[in-house]
Amino acid sequence: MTAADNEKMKGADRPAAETRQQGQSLVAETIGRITKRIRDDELSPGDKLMSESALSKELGVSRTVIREAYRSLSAMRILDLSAGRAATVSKLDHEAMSLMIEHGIGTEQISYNNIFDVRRTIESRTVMLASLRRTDEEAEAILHHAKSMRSSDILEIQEHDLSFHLTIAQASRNPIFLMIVGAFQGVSRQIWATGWLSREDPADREFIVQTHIDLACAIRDRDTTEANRLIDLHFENGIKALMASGYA
Amino acid sequence: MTAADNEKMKGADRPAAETRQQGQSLVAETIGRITKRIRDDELSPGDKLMSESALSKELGVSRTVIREAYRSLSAMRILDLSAGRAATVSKLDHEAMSLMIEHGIGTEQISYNNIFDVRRTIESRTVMLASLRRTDEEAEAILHHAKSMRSSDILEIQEHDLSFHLTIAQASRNPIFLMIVGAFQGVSRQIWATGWLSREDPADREFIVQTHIDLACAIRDRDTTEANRLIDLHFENGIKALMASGYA
DNA sequence: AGGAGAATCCTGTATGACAAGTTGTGAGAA
DNA sequence: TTCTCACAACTTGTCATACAGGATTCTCCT
Repeated sequence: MTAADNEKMKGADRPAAETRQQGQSLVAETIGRITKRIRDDELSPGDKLMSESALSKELGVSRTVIREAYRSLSAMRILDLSAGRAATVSKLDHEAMSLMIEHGIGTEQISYNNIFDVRRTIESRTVMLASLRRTDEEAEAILHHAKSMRSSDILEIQEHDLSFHLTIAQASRNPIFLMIVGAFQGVSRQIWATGWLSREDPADREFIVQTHIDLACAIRDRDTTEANRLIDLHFENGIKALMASGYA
Repeated sequence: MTAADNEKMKGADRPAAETRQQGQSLVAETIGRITKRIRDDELSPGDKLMSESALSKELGVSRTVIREAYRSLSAMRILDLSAGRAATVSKLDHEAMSLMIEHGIGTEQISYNNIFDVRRTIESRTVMLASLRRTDEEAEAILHHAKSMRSSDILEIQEHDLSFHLTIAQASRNPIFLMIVGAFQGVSRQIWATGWLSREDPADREFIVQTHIDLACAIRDRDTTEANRLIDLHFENGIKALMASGYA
């Protein structure tokens, strides 16, 4: 028994009872120990962790285990890894959640409708908060993205649309909203064009762009009521497009 | 150069250009290939993947790389790993997001206030959806959890409170809401008692429990208006407790 | 036919090795 | 003295190999 042998030989160096739960693998246990250490040492984003070999000696496990633990934490964007450099504590980021959502879509556990509903719920709140908390720079950026949607390049329209919503989420000053809205961007990119092209009438498209611009102005003017009205309008319109394009 | 050597020797077996991006590590590339395969093969939760050695041969990388890729996907709860058995596609689950949120709290990138606001925003929607979509079993379970909060055991009250909200999220029939609400449970557990104990007057506590029961009944009776009113009441009350206990 | 046990496959962990990237140092140049 | 650059030391990325123990399958005996 490898595990038992190890326990016997290095028991003293390895206070397993601290975090270990029955049936957990060494890697799972090690992940717990590392995150506990990050909390206990009050590390902040950018702070360095021990090298793999040092930690491996200290915890009394092989470098393999440390590596897999580090990799796991890196997958969840809790650590940043890069060749030759020490692992660092990571800034909050939506990449991991993006992958989870995309997996949910790919395996049909999540529908586009689900995402649309979450976006609507959350963005109703972010526009309100953004109206109250936005900086001048953010207000300007939001308006810029809205105006830039008057373009002939579909891809450019799309990216400004996405950035528009993301910047609003950022202006809400709540990193969780930002993370969630960001997590949906990848999936949105996959269907955005379909939605846009389903609006065949140029007037419809113009209406959408104008709604974005008006919303940007409402946020700039700190008019929460108007901002709320407009975001509802925007998503009401979005529902139609979603149905027209067959995703709902 | 290991990578180049490899490219030269096994180039034919390894269509790297397909998913590889400049500067990406082999593991990152492999993760992309695996998720792509899950999508392309339209695998569903529970379906098995190739063994590590088989995949390692097929992709022309070492088992180490495959293992680290599998581990990463397992950390994001995209795969399930367990000793001796093949990796399987995982059901959507909130564990990974839980860890991310806890990390955010631990590194002070997220505040309890942030979580409270997200919960309030989302649960305003879930109670509405739950009123419309709940099954009879769910309505019963929600009411049961609410009633069980009339207990003298604090831990029991807490767990029923958490389950109450989680079951409502489940009844909303939107797995993303369920995931987000679930992700907050771990953090909530860390501060729940403080909030409860800040309500010193027994009448305050009774009020909370009664609100939960009334809400459960509103959901059971499909009374969306009343459900909305009550969840707002609940979170209004929660704000006070959050401030009283010094978390806000 | 059915069940116990063996053979086999697979994962979990350890070890050692080396390439490639990063960082710090110190010698030499300006 | 200070700046620069090359080199040394360290760190991560990947590979190969080994083996213990869990899971599954197959076989053989009853």
